[in-house]
Amino acid sequence: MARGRKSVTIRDVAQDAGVSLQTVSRVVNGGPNVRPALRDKVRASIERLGYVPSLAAQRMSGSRSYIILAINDRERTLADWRERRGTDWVDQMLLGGILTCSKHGYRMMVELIDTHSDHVERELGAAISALQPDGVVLTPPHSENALITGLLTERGIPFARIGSKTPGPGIALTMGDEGAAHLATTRLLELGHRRIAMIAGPAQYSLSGWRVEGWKRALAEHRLPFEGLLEVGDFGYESGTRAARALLDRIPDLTAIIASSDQMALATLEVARDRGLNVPRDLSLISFDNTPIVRFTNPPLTAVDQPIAETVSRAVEQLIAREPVVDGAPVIEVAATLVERSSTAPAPGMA
Amino acid sequence: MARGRKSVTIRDVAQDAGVSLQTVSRVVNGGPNVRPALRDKVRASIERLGYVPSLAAQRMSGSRSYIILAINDRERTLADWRERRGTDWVDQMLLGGILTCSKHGYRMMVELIDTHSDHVERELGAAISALQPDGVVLTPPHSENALITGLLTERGIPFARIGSKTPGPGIALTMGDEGAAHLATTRLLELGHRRIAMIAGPAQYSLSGWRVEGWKRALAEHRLPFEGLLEVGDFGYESGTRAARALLDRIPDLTAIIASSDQMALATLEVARDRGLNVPRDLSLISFDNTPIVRFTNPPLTAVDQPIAETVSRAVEQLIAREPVVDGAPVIEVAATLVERSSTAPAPGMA
DNA sequence: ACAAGTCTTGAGAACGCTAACAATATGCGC
DNA sequence: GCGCATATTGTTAGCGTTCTCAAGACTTGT
Repeated sequence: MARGRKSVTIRDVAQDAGVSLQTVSRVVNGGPNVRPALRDKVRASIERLGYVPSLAAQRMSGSRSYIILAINDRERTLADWRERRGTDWVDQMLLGGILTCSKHGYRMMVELIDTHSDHVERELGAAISALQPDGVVLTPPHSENALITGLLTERGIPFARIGSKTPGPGIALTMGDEGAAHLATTRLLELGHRRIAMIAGPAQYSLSGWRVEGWKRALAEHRLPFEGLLEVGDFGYESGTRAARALLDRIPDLTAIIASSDQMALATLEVARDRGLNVPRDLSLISFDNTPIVRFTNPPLTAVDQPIAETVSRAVEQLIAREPVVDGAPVIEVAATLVERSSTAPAPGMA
Repeated sequence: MARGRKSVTIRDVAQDAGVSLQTVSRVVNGGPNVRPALRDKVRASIERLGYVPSLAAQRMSGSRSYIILAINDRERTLADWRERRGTDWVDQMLLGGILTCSKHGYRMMVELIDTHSDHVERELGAAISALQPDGVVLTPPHSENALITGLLTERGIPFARIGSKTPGPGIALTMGDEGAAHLATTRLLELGHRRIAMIAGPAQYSLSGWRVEGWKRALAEHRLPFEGLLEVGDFGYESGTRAARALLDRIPDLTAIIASSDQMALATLEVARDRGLNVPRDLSLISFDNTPIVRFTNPPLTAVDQPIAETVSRAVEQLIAREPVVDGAPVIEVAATLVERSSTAPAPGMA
């Protein structure tokens, strides 16, 4: 007989507790200056009636909307999506974002935007106008999109840039790409490798550059050259195949490769197998992302784990805290870790 | 100089176009009875000012909230999440859901709920009170949770149950599990296999049962027995290992296995490898889910593709259309397809 | 040309909540 | 106890939209 009953409003609570609307509001929002006895009484009423404030009404009257908007990259079609999406970015992001939001009484909403589209501003503008979020989380490659950061700055909406290292505007959070690449490279150096190649990501992702930096730095510390040891891919499988072939063709004494994505690492694994190279005996391999895939390859891949969930969570917390964003706010760094599996081994002749 | 400018409201548009608020509202909502000339004038103002209605205000005054809530299963910790989550459910769901929602001017919000928690009702109730969604999309295993469907029915909120086959209440959408299992089994039969085992999912997912049904039906059509050919797992890797070992131990002439999840299929692949069985030469293998993982295994797996995005999309469309939900609404079936890769081959001796 | 309808537009209330302010109660120093 | 500061509670006015209903403009039939 589905009554479709009207929901419980603040008015009902006020009446039940015999106080004014404002008092209930104060109790709900943890406002100061409410006598404990009254507060408990109101809380009891809230509990009994099962009152939960309407987000829409809160937004209407108050200054906050309790909504954090997360912007993700959109593949144009389902086919693109399935084909190219190697990482579980969205999964991770939601995990970190939603749980942290709800811990603070906020909600996270996801918007998919195609960076390459001409409508970026229009789409984002519409989303902002409709939702009026209290903060926006940008994920690569949007983090570096000046159109987007410009629009957000102009509208005065706080935002966090995930995977970005340049200080302003907004809060920048990196996932320690430079350090992670350095760590991975150093680990390979410890294992005795001396010719360590890198398959980098595309230039429009600035994190691609940092990873290269970390790799170079580690090599430089051991006075090793990096000329000819770099190939660039687009994070996708095909590009990984091309890059791996080029490297193996060009560098006869290559014993280790770091790939800037799991997909490119998988491609490298396949190329190595085709050429009769055993991983890790003949070739060590480290990938970036540590998506669920790499636990099930043969061999399972040693991988740099990007702390996406944690980083998004930190970003959300910053946005909710709403510290008046000082210009030149510090860049927050969440460290990546290296998960060692079975695709790395001492360099041939070192065992 | 971040002006943090007030957003454009319907009032601004009305003033700009020299009409009343109500007229603008009518134009925005495509209401009838507005003279074309006036309508164009208003549209021009909307365009020029970049007006987008505030979701919160629409919800406040109107009867719709323009929000569809999607309920997903929540793993308790990040570790659980990464460990157990084999599918890209959330990714898929968002793709299908968000794009379809935005096509109709709606928004999708995701809520993560732990089915096993005692707080299911409280959590869902809170989400509903706060958001007052126009519809809810339930994904397995929530689709079968009577606490949840009961609560939604009581509150009079339309909902869709993905992966559910029982007719009421709410809209049921299946992904053709029975048919897909039948299809996969039949394909193996065509390849000459006669001893085809199944590793099923856990009983609390009713789709597990349908898959078993489809498998049984195909076997029955060929007058083949299924006794002893069934093992039950929990969709996870470990359970797949146990099940595969049990089957291979028990059935000496086994030549094909259908696994009810990619994870369990990967485990089976590994067990086969350990025992020196070549897939697909000695053992054919078909998995369910077709997550990105199975394209990169060795060999790549033949898999049943669950049209998650499409199904969620259909669900959202149904909810938005808001046909008065007739009791005994037809169950919507979106067909799954079989993606043939390299883990299936003619039965030994049939080549 | 007039009544009765239909189409088009507008005015005002209402949605549930919070901000700002007003009113009342309480505490403190003397 | 008095007067002032402060803590506590209440009152009122919106926030931006849609709904309801009423008013005006236009048709149409006779």
